[in-house]
Formats: sequence, structure tokens, C-alpha cells
Amino acid sequence: MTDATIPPPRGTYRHGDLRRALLQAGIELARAGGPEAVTLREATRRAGVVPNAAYRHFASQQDLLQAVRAAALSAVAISMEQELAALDENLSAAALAKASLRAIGIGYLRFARAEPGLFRAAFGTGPQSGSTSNAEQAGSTGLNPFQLLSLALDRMAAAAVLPPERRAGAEYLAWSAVHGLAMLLINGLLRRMDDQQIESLIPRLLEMVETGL
Amino acid sequence: MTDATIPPPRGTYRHGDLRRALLQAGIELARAGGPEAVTLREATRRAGVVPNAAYRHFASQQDLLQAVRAAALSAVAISMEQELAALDENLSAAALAKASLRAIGIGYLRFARAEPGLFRAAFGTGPQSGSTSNAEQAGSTGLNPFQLLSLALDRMAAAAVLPPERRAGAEYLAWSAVHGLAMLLINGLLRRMDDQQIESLIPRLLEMVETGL
DNA sequence: AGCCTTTCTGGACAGTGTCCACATAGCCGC
DNA sequence: GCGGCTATGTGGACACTGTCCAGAAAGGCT
Repeated sequence: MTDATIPPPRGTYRHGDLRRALLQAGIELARAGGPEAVTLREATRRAGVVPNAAYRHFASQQDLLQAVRAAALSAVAISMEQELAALDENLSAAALAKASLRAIGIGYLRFARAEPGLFRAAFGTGPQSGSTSNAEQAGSTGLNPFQLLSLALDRMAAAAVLPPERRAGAEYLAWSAVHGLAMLLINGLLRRMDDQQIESLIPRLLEMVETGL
Repeated sequence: MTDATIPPPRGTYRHGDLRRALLQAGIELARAGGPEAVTLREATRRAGVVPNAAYRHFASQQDLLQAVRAAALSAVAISMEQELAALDENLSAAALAKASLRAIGIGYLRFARAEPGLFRAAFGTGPQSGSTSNAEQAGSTGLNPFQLLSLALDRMAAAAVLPPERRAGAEYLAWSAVHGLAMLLINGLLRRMDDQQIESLIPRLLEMVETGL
């Protein structure tokens, strides 16, 4: 992290923490320019190291990108967890379960809008991901975004807000809707919609999911 | 088109139809490998022409990709129109309107599954598209996918299947859900779900949209 | 203290987009 | 019919990318 931004030529031959530095640089590149911006050479440049050095820590550019993806997923999970943490705990189980689902969606969409580059890195199209070890993509609760969603749906089923026969596969429906909206907002039709309209669209979509699930 | 696939070295200096040949090659590249596979050099190679020749017809690689995108969008529109055309016309206006919306969704998802490369080219993430002229991305009815969706929703509103106060912006909700599912199926969580499960998921999602809209 | 394994360097190659100068040939007016 | 103009394609170059191979440096282990 010390020399990740502007490389002060290090005195030691060994970098000492190159893998982390490369990953950090990769994350920043993705933040600024999406997945297509995370390039091996630029990452090594930022780490103050020769391009080939990266190969001691990542098998390929794809491998680095994969690590960045996992980090981005983890950030999404954290965004969700923040929304969940802000929930009023004194609600009935039913209301809390519903609110949890909404919080998940809000956290997801908030992250997509706040960090489109990272979001695209996490979920963007591409030769895509043979799924990294689960731990890398988890938030502070140790759950990845999908698991957080599943948990919320479980609670809804338990509170009978969601009819049990509709529980199976419900994550896919909810995820589809929220993910689709996120994509449209970031680089689809809704890219230039003004914030006010967006703010009114989001609850409407979440409502659609809630009632239509 | 004649020499787009295996370039028989042409006798004439002029190609004659290079723009079309390049676009055709680009479409095939996208079909086989998604947007990242549509490369200027490979397209010119297939057209039997030197790389630089492309610049007489496309301002940049991005520009070529943009043209491929428009063609892919047009193909999506056609897929939707096919589903619409297969509808039973003797239904009540209300039933027909509902069925139209479903047909739109089905057509969209069918295309995504049948032509993932083109679909990703059309809607994939990336520095994305300053929207081409509308005609290029339309189907045989002259409407692009989004306009087809809007039309179906208009019909639903007219038939009072969709409460008029919910009509505004409804395309974004419907599109989000269907688009999100398409993305998940192609290169997301559901990439490896077996066909049977997928087939049961699709109507469920469409039902969610219909009832939740 | 001396090896030896890991980490980083140096140099190379193929592939990409794109720029510049040049060659060709189709077309247009004479 | 013929000469020039301009659209179109060629050739060569450059910067950038990922990746391979061989070697050097420097930790750490015995």
C-alpha cells in the first residue's frame, strides 16, 4: 500500500508485499475504468515493479482480474450489510424480514451507482469467473452477496411473508430484477436518467419484487 | 459477403462492399466470442483486406463494435417479433395484451440463450454506446426492442390490465427483471443451471413482473 | 557460513489499435 | 477518349498489451 499510488523507487530488491500492492492497484484501476482497465502492466507500474514480477503472484491477467472481482463482490456484500445494520430491530419478524429484503436491494443498487467501475468488474460480462474461494468475496459477516439475499428470503419464508412454496429459487427472481436495474442504471438505457427519477424507480422495483415474488 | 468467410484473394483492387463485409465479419466474431472478440484486425483479415482499410469505413474499433451492437439489437427485436407473431389473435384485448408482454420477455430470453455472444455484444458492459441511429437497431416492424416493450405495455394499459397510474416507467421495471435474468443465465450465477430448471424459472419471473408491475 | 528457493529483472515476441505517407483505380468533366 | 480528382486500399511504423525464457539478487534454512 505504501508505494501503490506513486512509486517511490524502493531500496530493497524485494518488494515485500507485492501481491497486495498489485491487487490494490487493480482495484483502483477497476474503480476508475472498469474491468477493461485492470491491466497487468499498469498494475505493476503502480507497484513500482517490472511487468513480469506480477507472474510470481498471479498466473495471468485474468487471474488478477479475478482477484479484483472477488474484492468487488466483497465490497458489494459490505454495502448490503451496512443497509441491514441500519434497520430498526424493534419491528415484527414479518416487517423486519421484508425490510431486510429491501435493504439488500438498496445496498446492491447503492453500490452499483456509487462504484460503477467496481460493480462492472464484479458482475460485468466477459469470459467470467470460475468462482473464487468463497471467503474472498464475502463481507464482514462472512457471507457473499448471494448468501445475504438467501438469508433475507429465508427470514421472509420463516415469517410467512413469503409463501413457503414460493421460497425455492426466489433468490434468482429477486436478484434478476435488482441486478437488471443496476445494469440499466450503470450502462444501459437509464444511464442518463436524473437522480430524482432514479430515486423513485428504485422503491417501485423493490415493491414489484416484494409483491410479485 | 462473398469473401467474408474464407478470403479468396480478390482480383479487383477495390473490394466493392467492404463496409458490409467488415460488419458481417464483426457479427460473426461477436457471435462466436462476444464483444471482446470483435477485433479490427481479424475482421479485416476475414474480409481479405489490410487492417488499415477498415478506417475508410469505421472510425475506430469502437465504431465497428457499435455497428455490431446495433445489428445485435435488431436481432433481438426480430426474436421478439417472432414470439409476438405466434400469438393467438382471437384472444380478448386484455388477454392479448398480457400475452404480448410475455412474448416480449420470452423472445428476449430465447435470444439471450440462443446467441449469448451477440446478446453480450448488444447489452454487455463496456464503455458503451452513444446510441446509434434508431433504424439500425430495429426489427422488421421498424421498432427496436425497447419500443416493442413499450408498445406491449401501452396495450396493457389500454386494456386496463395495467392500472394507468402504473404505466409510466413500467418498461424500466419489466426490462430490469428480464434483462437481469438474461444476464444471470448467460454469465452469472445461473450459467450452469440445467435447462429444465431454467424453463421453470422463466415463466415464474414473467409472472412476477406481470403481477408486480 | 553456504546453499537454494523465492522473488524480481531484462530482453524478447506476438498480437492489438491507430497514425502517416503512398499507390491505385474508379469516376467525372472536358 | 482522356486527364486529373478523390475515394479506397496498401505498407510501414509506433505504442501498448499479455506472456515466455533466462538470469540475477537476496532472503531464509540448514
